Amino acid sequence: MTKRQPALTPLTPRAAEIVSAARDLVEESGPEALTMRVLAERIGIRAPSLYKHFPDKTAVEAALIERGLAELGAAMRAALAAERPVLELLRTYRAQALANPNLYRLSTKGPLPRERLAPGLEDWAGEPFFLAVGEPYLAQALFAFAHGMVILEIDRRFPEGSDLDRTWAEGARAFTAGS
Amino acid sequence: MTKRQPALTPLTPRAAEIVSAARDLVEESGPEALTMRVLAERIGIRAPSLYKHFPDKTAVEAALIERGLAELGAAMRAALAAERPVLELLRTYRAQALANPNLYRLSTKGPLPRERLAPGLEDWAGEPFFLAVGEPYLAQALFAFAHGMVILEIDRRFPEGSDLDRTWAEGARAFTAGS
DNA sequence: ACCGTAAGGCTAACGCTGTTAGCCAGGAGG
DNA sequence: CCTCCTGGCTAACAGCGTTAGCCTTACGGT
Repeated sequence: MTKRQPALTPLTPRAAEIVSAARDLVEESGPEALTMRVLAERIGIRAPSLYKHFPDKTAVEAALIERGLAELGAAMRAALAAERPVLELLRTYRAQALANPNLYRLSTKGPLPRERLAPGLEDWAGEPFFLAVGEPYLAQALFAFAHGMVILEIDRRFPEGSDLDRTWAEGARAFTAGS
Repeated sequence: MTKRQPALTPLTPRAAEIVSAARDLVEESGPEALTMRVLAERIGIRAPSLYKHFPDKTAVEAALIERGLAELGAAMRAALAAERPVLELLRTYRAQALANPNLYRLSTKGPLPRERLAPGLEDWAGEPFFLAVGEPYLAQALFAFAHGMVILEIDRRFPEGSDLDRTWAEGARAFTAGS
């Protein structure tokens, strides 16, 4: 039925260690705190040595994004089994993003580095929206709503004290009313 | 009825000149191309001299964001007069953002620098969503949808060749169906 | 047992960034 | 005329991503 998760681009053990440290760093202090020097220091080496494992900084970021996409995709797929899939999909999307807000920020702060991502991963991660609503246009609209809500919530762009649970509910209602 | 547009934070003539050059620069080459040295060169001075007019770079960015917010708010207000306000509001939001995509990017690449913005401007710019749907929660959801669509479209995050007109239409339908 | 090579560290350095300190010319006001 | 403010300047600093080039270690082949 639902396709298997595409394999992430493989990493040597040391590279995986670096990615793991990078993730901690990003999650603790935000995407802009991810610098090659600080990252290197975390694993006890100097910045130029990182280039023995990754061609450049964006490659490290791409590895992080891959993992974020894979986790989000997996979580959303699990949500599809629920009795009200759209509702549960949104709940999951929000929970997953807010659990790792800075990774979500990093992943969405510009165009996707598609050429660095495991082939098929992007589609695989986006597919649950289609599986939930059964139609590509509404699926993209639902995705846009979910992303808009999450990024605005993470960036505190809604007026202070907004009841976002209710806003999410209202959006979910709008997207499920017609089906 | 609808409130008057709040006054933008005042600028000396020279500061206005700088902001104008900054806007050109951002719109031509993206937010990351806005550097103090390049900006200074545009108006024929050296980077440190900019600090005679603005305390730091974020103040220049805030001035740009103010203008973007004001223009977007004004355009959306005009859209409310249409026969189908929600539809026209979304059309206007999209058109305005895509007309200045890099300014939109700059304005939404993180938390709003609220302390640098003219008081009331943010609320004023967001109010049309409320005026269009007559209810705050749905208004915020609609805003999230619009922002999600625009930023994903600008960042080319939708699959290549997506028929976004139709996605917008589908979203608009979802948000107008219940009213 | 030796030799060659690759892996993975290192230092030094380059050009870029935002920003500060301190200096100096020009004009306005008392 | 003297003073002070405005708005320019140069020099410099720390931090950024990144490159060049060196060196040590370990391993595989003859």
